[in-house]
Amino acid sequence: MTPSAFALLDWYARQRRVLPWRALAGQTADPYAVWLSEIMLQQTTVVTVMPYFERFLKHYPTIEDLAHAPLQEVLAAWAGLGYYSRARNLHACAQQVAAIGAFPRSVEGLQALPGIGAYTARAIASIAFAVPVVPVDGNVERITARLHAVDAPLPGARKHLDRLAASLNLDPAAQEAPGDFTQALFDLGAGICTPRRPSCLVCPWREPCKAHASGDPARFPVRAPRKVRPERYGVVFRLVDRQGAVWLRHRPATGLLGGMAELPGTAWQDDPVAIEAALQAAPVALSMADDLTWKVAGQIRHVFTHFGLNLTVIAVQMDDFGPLHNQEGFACPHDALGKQALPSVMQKCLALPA
DNA sequence: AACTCGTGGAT
DNA sequence: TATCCAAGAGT
Repeated sequence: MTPSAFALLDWYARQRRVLPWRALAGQTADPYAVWLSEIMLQQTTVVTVMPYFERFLKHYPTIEDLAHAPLQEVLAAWAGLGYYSRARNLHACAQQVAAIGAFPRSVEGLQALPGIGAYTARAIASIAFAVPVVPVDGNVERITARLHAVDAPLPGARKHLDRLAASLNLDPAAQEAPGDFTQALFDLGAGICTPRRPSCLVCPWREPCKAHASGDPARFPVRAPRKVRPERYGVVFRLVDRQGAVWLRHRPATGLLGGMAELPGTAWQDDPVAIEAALQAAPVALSMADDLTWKVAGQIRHVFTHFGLNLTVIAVQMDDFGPLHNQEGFACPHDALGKQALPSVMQKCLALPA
């Protein structure tokens, strides 16, 4: 039995979510809003994205506004959302599109832009330009793996699932409403065909679903076991002057937290750092003997995708930043911290009570 | 193909 | 507390 696009679209017409970037029924979606939301939603939940999306659209009403903004300002607006290459590519993409004059309307044209891969190109093309393609995200992978009870584990089975997902689009009803079909798949995955406890009883695709027939739909998709997450350690210095300004520096433009602001500190290494050794990495002269000028504020733990980070925060109260005149970095007034591109890990360090 | 690249909420 | 995992992309 083959899943009916009509059944899904009929369900969607009644159950569709209202989302800020989504056009109302019968209306055309704004490509800028669709693109912006798709980039933000990469590996990120709807609830998390919502306030960021609203803020961006208010601050950058058009893609030209975004294109003309300084990268640091965009990174600051993105701070806390994670995967900061998305923000860098977002900015670069905005500049390219602004230069061209409009978004390309084809999958190939879209995918040639920075930050837009196979999934996002198809999502934008189908939702904003009614191109009959099926973007394969985690939702569609899960739905497809369940429809066909695919036993092969992800991520190896991805190609196979891609082909199965594309076959969903053979149904003429799907091709007549590409945007609705795509978003119906998202809503089905988010609300019915959920990872842990799918609501098969109210699923429009219950009948053709082999996973449902198996009696244990939550077993799909099968995933390969993930490897252990290593731990890393470091020490950062929270230098504060009498006015409450904080000494910050910028990280390299690419790589982990690329272009973001941070507290100065040691490199992050595989073993815990001895305080005495760490003091050598401070931007100002600190010694174990002279421990009236500094104290250990505490420790923060932060989990990245591929390692856990343990940072010791050393608070240093200074009269002024004079001794830092030839150091890399800059003084940030306390009331300007909110405008800095500070990632969550550094927000934690700053929030630690002295 | 396998890694890198964030974060927070749910379970 | 530990694990999962959310509208993935780039290398």
